[in-house]
Amino acid sequence: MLRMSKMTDYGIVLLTELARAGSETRTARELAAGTGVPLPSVSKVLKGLQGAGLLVSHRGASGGYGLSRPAEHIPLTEIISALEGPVSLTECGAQGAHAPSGTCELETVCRVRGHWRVINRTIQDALGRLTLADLCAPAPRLVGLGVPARPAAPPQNPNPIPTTAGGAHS
Amino acid sequence: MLRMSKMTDYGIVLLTELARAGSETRTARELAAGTGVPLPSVSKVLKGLQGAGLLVSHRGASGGYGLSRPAEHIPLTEIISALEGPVSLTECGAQGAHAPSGTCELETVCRVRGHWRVINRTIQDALGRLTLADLCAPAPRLVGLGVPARPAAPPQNPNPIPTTAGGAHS
DNA sequence: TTTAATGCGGACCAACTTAGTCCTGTTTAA
DNA sequence: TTAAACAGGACTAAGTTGGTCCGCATTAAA
Repeated sequence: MLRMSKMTDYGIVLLTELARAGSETRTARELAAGTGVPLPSVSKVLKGLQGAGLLVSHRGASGGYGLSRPAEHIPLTEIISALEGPVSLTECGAQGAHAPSGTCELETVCRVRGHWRVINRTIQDALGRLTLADLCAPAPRLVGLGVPARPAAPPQNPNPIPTTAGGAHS
Repeated sequence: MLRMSKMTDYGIVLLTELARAGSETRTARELAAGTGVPLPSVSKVLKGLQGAGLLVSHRGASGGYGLSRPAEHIPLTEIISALEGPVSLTECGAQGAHAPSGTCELETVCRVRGHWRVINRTIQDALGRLTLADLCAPAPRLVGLGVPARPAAPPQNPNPIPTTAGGAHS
């Protein structure tokens, strides 16, 4: 199924929630209440995103988390790789700490490897083309993704209330 | 990391091995010996591929497995989805038995869902453009994947011996 | 007709990963 | 000084995965 982990899913929900807050910060508690994600998990995910440089945190009383940059400048690839390592279907194609070269006893023989590089690259491109801002906008109609087009007229959901993203979208 | 399971990895190795056998059949035992994948796992994977219609099996003495169609007509998506369900980063976008509609408590509210559909579709397109035959060919240089181009002159590996793909390409 | 090779369909188990919880710091505004 | 908030762990339970094993059904060949 190639699925993302639940934590990544949470991360995206939390980030869209934060993006809607604009430049304000939100506490982990607020985000948990707003999204339905259990607080300890919120905390864990936010820590991860902060470590990856996607969020800035302010400690102490009246602290909280905020986006480190405008949502338009946060590509989806960066979110995913922040929470579950480099985007790659196979380990041998993942440039990063996860797959130290030499792990695969096949490396010298494997004829498939070059292909994986291409495939991984393609997927990265597709994901990198979307930003957090796009995810906050109303869902596009099914287009090629070449341009993450917003529909000219918003779809039937007429109330973009910035509350309660609630829970993982299974 | 979005990684595929090891079984899928095995499946691809085994299929390329089988593709090299042309129209002949191979026994699970032969494939295990040829690839280094443990026999019981080979058996399990081949069973899955057979169930998905990618392989035909012949039982009894001198039985074995063979491709159900020419390798050119087996897209990568079909291989992957045969072994780990529909290709989809999120369950809510997966059309298939895995995600019965209603699993996600958010379905009516989730603003991200439409985007996932686009993303999943893009990945499916990318994977569907490659076939098993392409994976058997020498690895392409890094191109757009628009055309799964075979290099004009084969790279330095001059011996396309159809033996020993050996083990998972980690 | 018998035999042995082969796939078929399970059950089963150990190891690993994941999601979630909890606790003890440290920082900082009020 | 206090309390609210993040930081950074350790820890646990549950689920998944990879791997093993077994008995059965099928079939070509002896």
